[in-house]
Amino acid sequence: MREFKTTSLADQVFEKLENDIIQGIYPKGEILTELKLVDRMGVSRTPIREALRRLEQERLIADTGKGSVVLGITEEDLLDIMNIRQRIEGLAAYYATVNITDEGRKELAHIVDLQDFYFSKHDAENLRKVDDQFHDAICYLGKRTVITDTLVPLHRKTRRYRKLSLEDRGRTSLTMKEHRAIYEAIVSGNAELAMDLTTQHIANAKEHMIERLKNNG
Amino acid sequence: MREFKTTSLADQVFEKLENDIIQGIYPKGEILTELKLVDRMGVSRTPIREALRRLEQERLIADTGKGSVVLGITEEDLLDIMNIRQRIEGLAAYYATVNITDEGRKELAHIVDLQDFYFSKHDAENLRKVDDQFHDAICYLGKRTVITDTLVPLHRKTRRYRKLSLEDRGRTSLTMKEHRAIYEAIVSGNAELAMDLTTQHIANAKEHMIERLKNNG
DNA sequence: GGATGTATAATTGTATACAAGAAAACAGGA
DNA sequence: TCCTGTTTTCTTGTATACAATTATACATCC
Repeated sequence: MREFKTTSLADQVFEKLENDIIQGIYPKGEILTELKLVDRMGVSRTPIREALRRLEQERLIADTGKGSVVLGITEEDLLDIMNIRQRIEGLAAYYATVNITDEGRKELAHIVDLQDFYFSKHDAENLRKVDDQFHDAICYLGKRTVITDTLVPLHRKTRRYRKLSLEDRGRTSLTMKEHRAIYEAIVSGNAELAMDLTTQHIANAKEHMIERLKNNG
Repeated sequence: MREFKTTSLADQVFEKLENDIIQGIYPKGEILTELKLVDRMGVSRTPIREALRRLEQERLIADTGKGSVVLGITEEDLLDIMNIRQRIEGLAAYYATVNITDEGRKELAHIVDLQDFYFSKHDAENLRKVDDQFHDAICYLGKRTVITDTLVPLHRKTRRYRKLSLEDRGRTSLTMKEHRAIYEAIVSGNAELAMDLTTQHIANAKEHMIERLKNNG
């Protein structure tokens, strides 16, 4: 979406494995060996190794010396992620407001419009993707790499949960109102408001998540 | 310090390059090619590549397609790092207090004692290392991997700045008082206090940093 | 002298070969 | 049957080989 270099095999393997682990396709505790993945993916060990090392750095897997064990995302992780986002993402929105360009304003406008569109279509999968784009865009538009690098991986890790959440129409309709309010604050240049609305939005999402996990546990 | 597996060549190359970049030995903008590093480090391309990929993920270098350009740490990065730490590190201290074990209490006690020792020796380099250990220990003792994984890389990135800061006796003596107060709160089980003291400690460090950068700029 | 096309260098991405260490399988003896 | 020592297999870490791409240098033509 943002990069135009042709993706290498290592990138492709990484993205596939990352998504499969986050989605729970590889259950926690499963052992992945390089050779098994070579067979399954049809590429050599070199790109497999590179992908595994990146997954390790994101702590989605851990090296055991004899294969990599899948760690996945725990409920504790989800809670910590939301606590961190609640404290940082407002900062991202602040910088997004300060540093946004006309092009960025258009991009963000497009994203919130797409959200309405997919909501009307009851398309939870695409809603999740656009939700990703919205929160990631706020990071990128702020142009502060440390903040972006902190938040974007956390967004990816909540992918599975958010997909579930966006199947709840009542909650989603609220989410979208909040997103639009944040969007308005950003494009109108009210950085403090954008920051506060974003913090509140994440706090709400966190509360909703806690409720949900409690009922399912 | 925490892991006991024999470090691979890739680990060694990574640690050396990471430190050299953070310390500014490789200036921003310098182009590192795999072959040059093979010559300089005396190992093959495989571990070099692995190290470069990790540095890329930490955004200390960026791939240009024809060598990797050194990015390093900007003053903007430093400010963002302190803003993030100010918002998160209290959380780490909270969990450290809640989850600490007797062994952890001993470890932390040892660290604060070492601090006094190196302070009395005017040993800024070791003071910096122990400062690292103190803040990293609070993360590890909390046993919340997402929080740890968020903060520890940020500690590493401020290594160079903190070394400078710890050469300032007045500031360092304050730092050490604050550390000891945090330590007391943690071992006495007062999680809320540990959290507040930590947040305040980072806020103070941030203010001190801003002052310092202003005077040098 | 300048532009252009070609050959050459440099650089990375990927695949594979080799070695070392650890675990598992297995054979033999009590 | 159970223990023990040995062999085999599995898995990784590292080095190297090969291919493709891109930049550079160079020669040739005008």
